[in-house]
Amino acid sequence: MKDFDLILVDGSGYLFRAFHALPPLTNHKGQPTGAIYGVLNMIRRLKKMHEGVEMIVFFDPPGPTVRHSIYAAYKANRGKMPDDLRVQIEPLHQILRAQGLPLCIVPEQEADDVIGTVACAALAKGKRVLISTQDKDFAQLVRPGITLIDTMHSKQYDADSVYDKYQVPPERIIDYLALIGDSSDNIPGVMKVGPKTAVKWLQAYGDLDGIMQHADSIGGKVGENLRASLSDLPLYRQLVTINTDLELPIDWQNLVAQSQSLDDLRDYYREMGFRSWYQELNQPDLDFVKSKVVCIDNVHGCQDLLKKLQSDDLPIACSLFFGDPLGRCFDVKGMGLCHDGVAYYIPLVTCTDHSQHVPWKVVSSVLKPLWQDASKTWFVFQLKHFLRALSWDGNALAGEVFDVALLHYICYGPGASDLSQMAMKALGLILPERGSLFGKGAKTKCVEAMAIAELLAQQQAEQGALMALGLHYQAKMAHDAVMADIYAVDFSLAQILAKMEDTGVLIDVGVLALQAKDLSSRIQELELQAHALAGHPFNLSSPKQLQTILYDVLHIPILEKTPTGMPSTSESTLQRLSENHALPECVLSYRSLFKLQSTYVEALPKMLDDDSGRIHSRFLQTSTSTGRLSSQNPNLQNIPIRTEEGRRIRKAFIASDGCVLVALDYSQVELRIMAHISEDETLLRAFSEGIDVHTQTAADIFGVSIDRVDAEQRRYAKVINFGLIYGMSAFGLAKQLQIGRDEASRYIDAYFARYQGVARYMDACRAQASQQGYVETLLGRKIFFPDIASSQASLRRASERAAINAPMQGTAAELIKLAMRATDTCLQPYGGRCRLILQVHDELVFEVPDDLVEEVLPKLIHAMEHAMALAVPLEVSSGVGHDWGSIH
DNA sequence: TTCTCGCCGTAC
DNA sequence: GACGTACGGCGAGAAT
Repeated sequence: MKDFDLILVDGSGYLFRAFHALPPLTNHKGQPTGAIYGVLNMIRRLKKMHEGVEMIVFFDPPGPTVRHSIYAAYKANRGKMPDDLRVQIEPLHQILRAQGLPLCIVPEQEADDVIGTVACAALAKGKRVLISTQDKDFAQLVRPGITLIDTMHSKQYDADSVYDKYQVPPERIIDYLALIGDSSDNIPGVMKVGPKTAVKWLQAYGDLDGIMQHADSIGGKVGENLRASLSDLPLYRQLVTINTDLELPIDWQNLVAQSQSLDDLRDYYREMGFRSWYQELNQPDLDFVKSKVVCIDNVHGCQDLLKKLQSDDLPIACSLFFGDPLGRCFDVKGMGLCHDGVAYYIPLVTCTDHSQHVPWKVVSSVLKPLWQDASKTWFVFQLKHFLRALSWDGNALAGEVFDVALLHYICYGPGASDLSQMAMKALGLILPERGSLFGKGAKTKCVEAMAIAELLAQQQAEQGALMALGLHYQAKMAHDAVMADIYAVDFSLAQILAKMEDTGVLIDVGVLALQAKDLSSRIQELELQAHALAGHPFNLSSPKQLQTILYDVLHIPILEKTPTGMPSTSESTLQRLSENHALPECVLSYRSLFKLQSTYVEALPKMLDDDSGRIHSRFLQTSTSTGRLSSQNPNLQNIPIRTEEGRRIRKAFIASDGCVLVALDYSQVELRIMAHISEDETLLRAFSEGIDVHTQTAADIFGVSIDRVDAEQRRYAKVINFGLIYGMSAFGLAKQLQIGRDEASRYIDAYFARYQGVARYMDACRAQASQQGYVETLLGRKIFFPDIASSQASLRRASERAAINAPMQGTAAELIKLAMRATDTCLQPYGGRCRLILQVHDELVFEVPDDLVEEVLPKLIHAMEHAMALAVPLEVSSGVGHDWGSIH
């Protein structure tokens, strides 16, 4: 039988006391965590002591309360809350919420009064209430059915123990406190009256009213003090009285425990560095793997495995291990599987010192019936890599495939790079660290032998985790139609990307070699010139050295600083400085050429695949927060185009013999999406009627008719349109356009006055992000903003800007993914003769045989323009050329 | 010697 | 502090 029906926790009170009483604790980032730990620990003990009893945790609201308006000096002596305490409040709230505990924070009301009100209301409903607090004021609430507990000291108070402690009964505590005052609340009480005198008077005269009536008969200095306080005592009494009859905006009976959010709790505990609690969170067993891992090192073993895997329709977890993850060709080093409670590992060519091994080609051909079996369910990790390895022998997966990496990305965004991190995040599984014995110095023979054992142990865990994650996501997706839709897009994209990466893009190294020569001589000239201007040689590629010369030696005024407070030498800064001195302009020229030389002209040939003369970049599908792709080794999504010299590099991207490159790109795709999402009438109309959107904006901002907009006005409008997509402020606009902030403000105001739908949309984004922590794209992909509620304003603002941009950027990413799918379908009939070779966010580049261009181009345009149905038309512009540079 | 971080610059 | 999303090269200083 429980002793209580409801526990009310004075969260704010404990937070303050924990902060001052406990040693300051910090996490790995140096953020203070001690008070959070103290309060959580206390609540934990309380929960344990009274298992199964409903609990509500109360906190003071931010800002002043009604008590401050009654008595201006209330708590005035407390001063500003220390930063180290303030920053612990929000995380504490979040953790308590994640624990499923109901929080109660009432605007403008002290937690004390809310607790008093709820306690009495609950008592009236026949509940036995326990108030957990360290504040002696609460003694006034004690009565049959209301008990206090000081959890820090494990002391419980009923009416008798209150009397024992204070020598007054609970119902006289208010009078007692009014007399002695409360220094922590800045209530003075009667001067020179402490507990002893107060008790004596209360015993003599009954209560405060009695004492006040007999004030004249009390002699001495204290008597005088009492008479001096007579007019204030009613106020003191009011202040020390805990209200029990507030009109609460919420029904306390609705404040009941929710289920814990394990995902969030894990994150919080890890973030805070509460290790033991972290580990205590559920540790599901890896009982997907019951026996020791089976190592298969010959063809017979593979054939047996095939039979086993074919014998039922249980799902199969399967992952491949690659040697050089950055290499051009696929070097499969091992294959792990998990099926029916058994994990397998197949070491492949050059894996370890294993004397026997099976070549990947053999494994993949033995298992071919499995790849082709449409009834199989696969759990894989990084489908795109898997498919590329299979496609070596023309294989593909026919069954239903769940890519755990893609699914994790859809649920949690980027961030996790390996299976271990995903298992941790989604399931709370802690996998053994990968290959700790493969570390540098440890290369003795003994270790080599152990390495295999360790590898197998690793496989046991990894394959089990892959199976566990696969089952987890399979179940999750079955109940989540939005997730299934998004996965369908990303899944088909993986196959398209696998093909695209395999295809690669042909490079004319001669073009680059010629440019390299040109550039190096010009770079050398500029270097000499810069040294002369500076007075001595220095490294032009070192911002630090340049900084010294500009600001310390030449004493050019510092206009801008980097985020770390150092004087900036960025392009925009140097441009402004070029009026003061000739050196900045020289450096700018050097930088632009050196950038081209080092990042592109010299780097691209290094990435060539010797066999094909083509570059096979990686297009990463799970690396961006918004759902865009990214490109690596090399990055083909930032090949220069804006300057003449830069465009020369694009000329090195060529079509193979008998083919041309066909580039198609969406015009103003993000603005169109903004029009669609925001439903802004002006924007919708401009796009629907085919009006140039920047001209339209210029007309609206400058208040002229469309045919009177001049080039400069249109340029301004263009900057504003782009800036808006990124959440730019008046400050940023002013900087960008080199105009005054007032002028920039006027433009922005004029814009929002005309485009009210856009204004509403942006407010909605901010609100959604801060309320639920994420925003959504058109298909429903969630994009999270962990810093949206940060106590640091700069982080919060940055998150707000990102939240404005994310739906547009993310929806644009979905559009082009759908377009890739649509164009892939429409190219199917040509049997691989027309190939997608690049995606650059709003542009697709295909390699098409000369004789097919005329036929295929309109189909591609149509596929792209109808990839997604929006409230505005999509417009695709296209170009054809022998090389990428001569298309645009 | 290698690794990490800050700065800078390219793209959309 | 002030414009979103990426990747990569270089220098400088720390870790090894």
